[in-house]
Amino acid sequence: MPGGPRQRGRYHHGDLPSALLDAGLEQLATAGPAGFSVAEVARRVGVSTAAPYRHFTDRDGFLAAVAARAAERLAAAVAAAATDDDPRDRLAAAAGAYAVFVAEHRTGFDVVYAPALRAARDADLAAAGRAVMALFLDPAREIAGDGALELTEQVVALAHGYATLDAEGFLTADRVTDVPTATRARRAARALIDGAAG
Amino acid sequence: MPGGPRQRGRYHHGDLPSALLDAGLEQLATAGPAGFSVAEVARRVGVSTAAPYRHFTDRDGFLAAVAARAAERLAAAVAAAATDDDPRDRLAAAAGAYAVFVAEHRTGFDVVYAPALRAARDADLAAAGRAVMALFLDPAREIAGDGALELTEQVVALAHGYATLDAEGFLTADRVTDVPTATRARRAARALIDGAAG
DNA sequence: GTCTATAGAGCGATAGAC
DNA sequence: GTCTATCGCTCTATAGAC
Repeated sequence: MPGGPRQRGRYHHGDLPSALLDAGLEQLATAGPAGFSVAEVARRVGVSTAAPYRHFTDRDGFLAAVAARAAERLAAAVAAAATDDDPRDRLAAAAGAYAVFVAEHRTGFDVVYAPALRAARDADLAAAGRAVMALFLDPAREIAGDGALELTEQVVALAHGYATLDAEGFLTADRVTDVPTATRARRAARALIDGAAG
Repeated sequence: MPGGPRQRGRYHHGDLPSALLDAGLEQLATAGPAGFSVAEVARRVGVSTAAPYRHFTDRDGFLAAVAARAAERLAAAVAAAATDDDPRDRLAAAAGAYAVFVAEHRTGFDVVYAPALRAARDADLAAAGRAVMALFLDPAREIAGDGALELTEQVVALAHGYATLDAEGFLTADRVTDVPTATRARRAARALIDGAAG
């Protein structure tokens, strides 16, 4: 390897789009969607601030592509956790996994369905969004039938609330218990499901 | 009234700090805490971008003062809604009122307890935060006793999730029902409370 | 107490060299 | 396909006139 990588000087890259997406995930996780900066991502990768615009149309197009990748991972994380046979356990586990992933990666339904990103018309993002939604809707249908939409909304809101409050440091600030967020969110979801479905 | 107000030219003001706070509430509601801009608030009021710095130390100090005023109104809104004798109804009503207010004014526990604003050490903000919290904690104690903290966390997370998803347009996007957010959040909270407390 | 003016920074996006 | 360089914009915050 002659010459270290990530140097500030001249060089070019193997697969810049992929490297940009990877760095974009980190940037999204640390700065959130509002603070997401194309220039900062370019800096992380070690290319000029102009380079990303060769591969993505504009900031929102880039952010949509990053969000799509994040949403795919979110779907995978939720699917990996929601494996119980009992639909109530499965739905509750989905909520717990959602809360933790979204707190950590700052990409949930708020980002996936953000109006600004809808304009980007990213097919991957839309597909990933539907995939995540299905992981909540499917067990909700088994539990509540016609009331599945309402139950899904309730459980998603609960999980999203845990995610955002945790990301903001609210839940961990004056913590009394050391029960992890995933468990607390899952328990809360289970209580909600039991209370809603009787 | 000689000479219209809000002109771009020279003039001075009756009570600029109060006018800045009022405009700051609007700015916070529309742009959210991340997009909150001192310059934009000054423009709304019709003064120079330097004027606010005569009355507030810096951006975060100003934002903390605005958030304090918002939090006081949040406490009032929740208190006005949570009047039931039955503590379960009262807690659920608090959740519904919280969801609506926070969706509309973009000031909830995430802003009140934001690390960046803690540095401003605004006593009003801290007091308002405790006042809101008490409105959840008090009925939770009646319902759950030792489990009040856990129940409060669950209900607050649920209400906050409704608020953020509604603010992001997620709940209203492909709405099937026309039941208002306040009612849906309250119902969800009631189900959660019943499920948690048996 | 409010103004004008400005410094200094960051970002989005484009033009043109290589 | 990546670079350098740059424009135009917005923002925070300060200095000094009035």
